[in-house]
Amino acid sequence: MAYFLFKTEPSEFSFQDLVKKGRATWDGVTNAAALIHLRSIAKGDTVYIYHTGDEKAVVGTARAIGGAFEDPKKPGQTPEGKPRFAVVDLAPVGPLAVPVTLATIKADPRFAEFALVKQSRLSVMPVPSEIEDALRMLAGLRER
DNA sequence: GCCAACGTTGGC
DNA sequence: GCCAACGTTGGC
Repeated sequence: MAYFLFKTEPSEFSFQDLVKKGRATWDGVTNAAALIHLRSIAKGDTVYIYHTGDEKAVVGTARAIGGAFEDPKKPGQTPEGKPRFAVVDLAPVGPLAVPVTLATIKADPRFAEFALVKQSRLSVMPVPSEIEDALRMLAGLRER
């Protein structure tokens, strides 16, 4: 079971919106590096949701209902004829007991190699298990 | 194929 | 509002 982090601008689509809807297709990812990560998501994987903008914090978790699949609304193709855009269906799991702010993450050496701080503008990234341990601890989550 | 110009993200 | 850190585009 793998872990990921998705960034979202809450004024466009927030974690609370996901909770309200019960499930959502996560689309709109166009960045090549982010798409590579998105395509690696499998059914049952956990996704941490991070709010950009004023909040700048990890606020909740979700689960991948299935694996990544081709975006039915944007059937673009690469020059090699492969699907260009991918999406994934998410269901909310729950809010973090304690939102983990970017400031906290930046101040904690356990996150020094985390893509959230190392790679600017990346909107979908894997969360290595050691980093996930630290994140889950700070978030006050008991189980995986 | 190089790279300058431009666009976007997202923190500050 | 600014701008750093990218990614993308297009002229050559």
